[in-house]
Amino acid sequence: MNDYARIEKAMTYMVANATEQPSLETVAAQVHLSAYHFQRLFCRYAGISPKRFLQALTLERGKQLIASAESLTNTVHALGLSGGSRLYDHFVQLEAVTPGEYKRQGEGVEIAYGVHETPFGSMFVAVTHRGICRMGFVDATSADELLARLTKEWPRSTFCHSPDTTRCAVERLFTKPEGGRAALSLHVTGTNFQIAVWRALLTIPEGQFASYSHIAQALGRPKSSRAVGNAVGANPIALWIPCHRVIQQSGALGGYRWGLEKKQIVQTWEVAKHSLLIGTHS
DNA sequence: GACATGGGTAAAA
DNA sequence: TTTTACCCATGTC
Repeated sequence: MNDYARIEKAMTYMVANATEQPSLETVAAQVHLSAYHFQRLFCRYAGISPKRFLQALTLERGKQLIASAESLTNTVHALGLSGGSRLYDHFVQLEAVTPGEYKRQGEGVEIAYGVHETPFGSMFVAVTHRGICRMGFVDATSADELLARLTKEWPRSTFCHSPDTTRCAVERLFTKPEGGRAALSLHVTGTNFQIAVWRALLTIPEGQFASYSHIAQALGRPKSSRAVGNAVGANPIALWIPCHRVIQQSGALGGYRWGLEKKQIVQTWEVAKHSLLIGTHS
């Protein structure tokens, strides 16, 4: 078992057993490490301590329900400003593929791809000269299959396996944003509606949640929550477009392409990171 | 557990 | 090219 696999397994275990609040030793034993070594390893890879992760998990349980009331109204307020608001989008720009590019089926576009390990599982990444164009977990569908789908979408593009090019798209998720860093751009194709939804997702602050219907309202189509669900589900760029921050109005988790367990892990990780700043307790 | 609902998609007309 | 039928990561009664 490599280190990334250990982290992922540990996170999964903690999510599954959150109610028992397993001790550090117990979790460490799951991945066959000493408590001491595991603690250090986890911090290094996840950027937070195992304890904080576990705390966020319980905190989040109660909080998700509260989220539907208070936090969500904040969020919808932020979304309401989304016309020009760049308040929360963390220097991430979303660029739509131009009609010309689309018509040429990506002719002349070079796409670099690679697979990288993350604490949440391995990730397939593809980038063009204009930005990240695809990012998705490798799970039941293999990396080869993911690549095959991409090439089918852009039959005229040239593809090259180049992990060195794609690596930073993943690394930047897990390193602190240092001042003066260039904006990150995402280069995607989608219908107008989908692009609008994805842009709205970028305005949800890290560690907070929005519901499908709040997004719909923010778009000025209060009755389109279900359509929003579809668009969210079509998100081509996992994590950077934070589709994992959308939950049902009831507080239930909603769905996730790569499994609800993964959605919860990512949410917990973000909440845990975020609570570094607020330092709340319940 | 039904049903209104709006957007995407593929297949038919 | 337009229509239609079917699928849904929702929300509400």
